[in-house]
Amino acid sequence: MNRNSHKLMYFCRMKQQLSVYNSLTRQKEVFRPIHEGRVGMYVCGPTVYSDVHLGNCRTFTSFDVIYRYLCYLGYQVRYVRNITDVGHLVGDADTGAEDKISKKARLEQLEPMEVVQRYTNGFHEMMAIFNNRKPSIEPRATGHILGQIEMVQQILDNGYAYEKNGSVYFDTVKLAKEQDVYGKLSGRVVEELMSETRDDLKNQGEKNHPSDFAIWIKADPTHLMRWNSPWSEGFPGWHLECSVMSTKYLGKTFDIHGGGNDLKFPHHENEVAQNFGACKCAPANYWLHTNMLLMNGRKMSKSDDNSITPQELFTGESPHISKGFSPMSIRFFMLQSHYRSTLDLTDEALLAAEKGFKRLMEGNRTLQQLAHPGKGQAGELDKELNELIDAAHADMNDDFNTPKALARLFEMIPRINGLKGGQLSFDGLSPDTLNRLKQTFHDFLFVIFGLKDEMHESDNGNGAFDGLMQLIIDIRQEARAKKDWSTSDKIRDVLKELDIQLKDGSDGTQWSKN
RNA sequence: GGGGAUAUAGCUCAGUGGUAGAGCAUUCGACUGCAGAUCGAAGGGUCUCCGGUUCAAACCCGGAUGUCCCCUCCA
Repeated sequence: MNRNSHKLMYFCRMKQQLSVYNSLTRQKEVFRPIHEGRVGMYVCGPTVYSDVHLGNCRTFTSFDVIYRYLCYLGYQVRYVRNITDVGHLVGDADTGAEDKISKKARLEQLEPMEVVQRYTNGFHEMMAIFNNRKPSIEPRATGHILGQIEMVQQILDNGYAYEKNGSVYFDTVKLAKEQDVYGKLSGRVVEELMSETRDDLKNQGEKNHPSDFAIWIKADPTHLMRWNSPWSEGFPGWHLECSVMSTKYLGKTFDIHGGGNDLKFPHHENEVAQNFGACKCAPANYWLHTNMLLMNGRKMSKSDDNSITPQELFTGESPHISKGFSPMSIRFFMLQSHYRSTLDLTDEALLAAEKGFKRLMEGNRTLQQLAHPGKGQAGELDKELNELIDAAHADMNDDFNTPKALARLFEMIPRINGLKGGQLSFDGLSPDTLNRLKQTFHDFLFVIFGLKDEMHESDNGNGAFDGLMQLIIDIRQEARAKKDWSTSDKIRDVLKELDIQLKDGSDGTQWSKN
């Protein structure tokens, strides 16, 4: 796409203003990017120490739709989503905190980078399965150690950090005193944070204050991942990478920062602190947080036996579901709720979503095959459809309201089916509106929502299979012509067991794969 | 204990200061050899409870209760 077409699209689609809910101010705000026509967006990516969690898939799918919609509006978007491959600790101070990657490497006797590569690959594969677009830049923490050391030094130089025995800690007390920013994002009461008295936080080790956090950590002799620094041979604190990489690729202050809402505290709060400590400014103008995916009304938890992996969801090999579900059914299921709402995954809800998704895709196929006789005038139907199309766009401009926009599409489907079946006349519909409708369905389903028509996938490069199906249908048709119902029903029943459904209509028999 | 959310149809979710919506599920009719799909129609909710503001609240405010998230690792 060249510059001019970008500009054209920008002007065409910017008639309505986009509003987003900003976690920082707790209200919807009109979205105004720093540079007109361009958006910088940073989303916290996964820590690659294990297989990707289904909850991660929801978060990144939500941001994928946001990314897609911003692009659709004509913005030139730089989407940065990192890979955390160092610094994320697990465990507590008593038993000794350990880097997640290091721990996995130790347990499985692998190189840390082998762990990182394995789960990065798995993450990428899962993102592709869910049809999430790749980010513009996917930086890794270990690739930006020098930048992190520089930022630690900046924060030290500005007086917002202190060194203890080779580790460096961020001084949250000083920041809270001097800048009215600490605690704003997560809604913490700073006074309480500052007078933290919880018993289990007694063991503060080297920190001056419980809310202070490490930005550089001296490695103990057995630690596998370590780099030289002015303070010690060690590794960076978890929160630092995001401050460094977002600043490097998007600037000191950029447009959108996203992540799961469980990252609000401490991760994002500490990120804000670091940026103030280093640059004296806020990293992002708009903070977007996605809500959690639940299962059967509860948090997913392996220890509680209330958990399912994406793979189990696809294959159906889980006691929590009655069958497997396709990736696009699951993506559709996610789109049916708003990204800021919790979403409860249940077998019943997935079954409903699967059917709804199928209906939507069949509706689109029907629509794309409609041919206008050419004599329609703009009448009631025309008006209704145009209003629904406008409303769907307005819904997306209202903080990316995918469930509402989807409901609009569903309202149009009976009209589409009615036109095809002859119950509705083309008389009240102009050819332009029909074309607009086709374009809208295409754009929303595939460009914005990132869905794929999975039925058509099986067609790709598989003409032999299609031919075979046609042969079977022809044979069955001959039986039906002879009223040989037992043969015709047998064919239909056996195919059904193979998940292929036959549908007899006035214009012949159609088949679809579940 | 502290902070943040949420409570709407059987299920999963939208929504709104002024006769309650979507998908799926259910029922009936049309179509069909039957089924499916489709079309038409219907049933189903005192919008958690109690107060307050208002001519008017399910929607705003306060409280209660349930649930979820965070405060330790988390998307």
